This record gives sequence, C-alpha cells and structure tokens, in this order.
Amino acid sequence: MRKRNVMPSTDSCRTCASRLRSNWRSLSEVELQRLDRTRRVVRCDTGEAVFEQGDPSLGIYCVRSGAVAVRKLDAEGNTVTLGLSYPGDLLGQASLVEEGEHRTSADAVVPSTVCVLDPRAVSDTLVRNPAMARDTLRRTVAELELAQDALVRAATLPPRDRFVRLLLDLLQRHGETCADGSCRLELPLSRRDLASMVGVRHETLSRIIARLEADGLVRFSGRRVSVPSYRRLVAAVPRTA
Amino acid sequence: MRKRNVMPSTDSCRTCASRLRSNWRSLSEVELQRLDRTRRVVRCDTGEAVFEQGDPSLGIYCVRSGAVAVRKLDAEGNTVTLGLSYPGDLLGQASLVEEGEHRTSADAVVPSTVCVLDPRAVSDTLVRNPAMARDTLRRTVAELELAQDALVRAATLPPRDRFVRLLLDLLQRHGETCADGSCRLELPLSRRDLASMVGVRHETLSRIIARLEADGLVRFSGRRVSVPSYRRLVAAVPRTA
DNA sequence: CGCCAGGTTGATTTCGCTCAAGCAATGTGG
DNA sequence: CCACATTGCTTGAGCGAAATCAACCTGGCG
Repeated sequence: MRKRNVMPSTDSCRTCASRLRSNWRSLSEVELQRLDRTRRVVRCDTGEAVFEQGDPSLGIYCVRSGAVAVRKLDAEGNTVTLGLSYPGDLLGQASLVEEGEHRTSADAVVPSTVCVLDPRAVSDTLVRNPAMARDTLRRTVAELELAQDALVRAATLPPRDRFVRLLLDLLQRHGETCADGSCRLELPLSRRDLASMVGVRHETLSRIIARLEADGLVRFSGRRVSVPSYRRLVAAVPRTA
Repeated sequence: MRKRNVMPSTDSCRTCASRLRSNWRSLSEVELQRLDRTRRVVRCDTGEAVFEQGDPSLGIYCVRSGAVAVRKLDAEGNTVTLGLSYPGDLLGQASLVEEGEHRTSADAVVPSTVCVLDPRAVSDTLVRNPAMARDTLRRTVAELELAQDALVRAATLPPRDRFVRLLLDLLQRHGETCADGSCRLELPLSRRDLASMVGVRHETLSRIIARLEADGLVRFSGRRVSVPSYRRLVAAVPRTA
C-alpha cells in the first residue's frame, strides 16, 4: 500500500455526483455547506491505502468516486476482505459515534476519491437533523444485516457456492449484461482478495474456478470474466435468501 | 418452540432493573412514561419462541430478564445461532427503521421476560431525543463490529479455537470464578446450539470437547463446565484481537 | 536477461462431514 | 412398575474436500 495524497477540497458536496446516494441526502443547502467547509479530499490510485487499521481516525470518510475495499486484519496477520464500498458509502462508521483508531483498513481497488469530514461537524448535524440520524441508523442496520447474512452463509454454504454468490454480487456492480443473457465482468480484485472474501486459501479458489469453468458456467481470463448464461449461474446456487 | 404468553404490562420501564443498561437510559421520566404506555410483556419459558423468522413484527423488543438466543434460518433450513441477548438488549433492531417481518428468530434459553414497544412511539422518541438516537446508533455500530469480528474469526480460526473463544465469552456472562483461577459455568445452550454458533456439526463439537478435555483445559459434565485454569484456556487460543 | 509477484497445478495430509451405532436420561402408555 | 419410544449426546469408520507444501508457469519491469 503506497501513500495517499491529501488534497485541499476541490468540488463541493452540493455538486457531488453521489450525493443522493449518500448519507447526506436529507441535508439542507445550509447544512451541506457547513459540512463542506470541514471537508478534505483524498485521491487514491489503485492499491493505495485510504487508511490503515490502527491509524488514528481523521474523521468521517465518504466515498466520492471509485471503489474501496474494506479489510480487517486479525492477530496472526491474516487479512479478511469484508466488502467493497462505493460512491455514497461511509467508511468505518465507528467514527460516527466515537473517535479513535481505525478498526479496519481501506484501500482503493480502482482510482478513487474519498472525502474526509470533521466528526464534530457530522455529529452536530446528526443531532440537529433527525431525518439524517434516522437515515444513518437505517444504513447501519442494513450493513449489520449484510454481515449477519454473510455469517450464515459462511457457516452453511460450501466455498464453491459462496464464491458464486460473490460473483453474482460483483456482476451487479461491475458487470455488463448482453441481450442474449450472457454477461461480462472486469474483476476489481485479485484472486487472493477474492479468496479472502470467500474465506478459503487462494489455491483453493483457483481450483474452484477451474471446476466452474469445467462446468461451463464461467470463463476466466486474467481479470476478465464471461458468463455464458446468467440464469444458469444463478441456478447453480441455493436460493438467494 | 412452544407458544409464548403475551401478558398485560406489569411493572414499568421506570423500575426496570436493566433500564440503565438499555437503550432508554437517556430518556426523561416523561419520555419513559410515554413509551411505557405502549408496552406489552412477553414471558417465555426455556425454549419458548419470542418470535419466529418471517412473523410480522409486533414492535420493538427489549429484553427485561433472562437470556434470549437470536437465530437465523437459511434457505435450506439450516439454523445458525447469531448470539445471545441479555437484559437491556434490543432484539431485531431492523424494526427500529422499518416495520415488516422478523429476519431472525428469537427464543428464550432461560425463563425470560421481553417487552414489546410500539415502533411509532419509539420512532417519535428517536426523533425528539438526539442523545438516545446517538446511543442507539452507537449500539448498532457496536453490534456491526461484533458481527464483522465474527466473520474474521469464521474465516481464519479453526473450529477448536472458535469454540474456545465462545467458551470464554460465555464464562464472562454465565461463569463464576474461584480464587485459585479456576472457574465454573452452567451452559445456557445445548450442544447443538453451541455447534451452530461455532459453525460445525454437533458431532464435530463433541470431538472438539473431547480433545479439550484430553488436554486438561476443561471438564464437561452435562451442561456443567469446569475450567481448571482460566489463564491456560486463554493461552490456548490466539490473542483476543 | 533475470527477477518477481500473481497465479495455476500437483501430491500429500489433515480434518470436518456423513452415516451409523450405541448410550444415558426422560417421558409415556399399558 | 416396566417395556418402550424419544431426545440429546458420544463414538466410530470411511470419505471427500480443503489446507499445506512445493513446483512451475506467465507477464511485467528494472
């Protein structure tokens, strides 16, 4: 992970393309401006860290563009990728309720822009704007449920099925569907990262991919993935609860 | 799971023994009373369901006494135990932000009392009392981090270590420590439930227990567990991140 | 040209799952 | 009160799948 570049604020929150998808969509112009004044911008190239687990938090992080992987390291140095964050998403919402060290690492998987907001300003806004407080709670609850679903899958589904589910999720975000029901996908993640999301070693993931190719469900070539039939891929895995 | 008994409100939130540990600790007397008026009480014996996944939610659930297991069923009918909730905890906080069906099941593992509050009343209170809103967000974030930690453990720790961690957690809640560093514990859960929390089949859990006993780390007899040396048990597992 | 990171593939071992039997505690009906 | 089912748990045998260790390939890149 190379260093990040902290730049002075360029654009404003008001004109942010992902504003309506973000936590701040229920803010008035005035409130937005107040937030905006505290804003710093971090530009990261692919692979650059936005922040590292253990760093003191500089504020509330909000993805403006690109895609950011959120990872957690355990005591043995294993790293688990918890998920990807996209424009409008908040990173490390722990800093919403208490400052301190980052409990996760975050790095750009494509060139990305992330804004950093003053926690006090955000906190003030939360107090003054119940609609945003509710919105924030809703998002956090949604994320909690995502995590719990992942726990259930980790406990019950075999690795192969977990990987197919991951592929289907990535297709939603990064894929393009053709008229004939096939689709293509440029993976934003390395094999190792994929493996760390599925919870298996990377050699095992290689074999899983080989098996899926043998079954004619997907074709991998580097980071290019093509899926001959989306329907068949969906059918290859138990119901999406 | 047998049926639950819904009873008229007996005691009040104001006199609730777990009020200060609950979500409502920052409420004024007036606010508490307003909530209290909407309250219903559910008494459950061991094994009785508080609610089942898929049921329409009757409101916000708050544990008053006892201990409640929160479980999730997946499409194949596998059930995973997500955790235990104790007095002061909220169940299924999804209902905080939107009504609908329960996304988990909850059943009492010891005789328990759970209060049900009107979601509208709670929602009103959230809007009017930023301190409570903040408190609620804090709790939800904390739970999210718990879930993410569990994900990391599921992906990196072997079953044996995951079980020891679970034992250590249960010791905190249900154990009694002796002066000599040994401790005892009355398990509130069956072996199957323990297995479903660790993410292995119950036969495998039996073998894990047998191995731990062979190592002299614990002694099991029914639901009675004795740990000769707490320190040794802690040392048997990687650092508690 | 050689090095290196990322990826694949192979051989071997380990370990959790499955199926199956056995056992103790509890409950039930005759 | 006893025969018998039931439930929760343990134990064993065998299998299959993932981890591990290791070799090897491939495409950058200095």
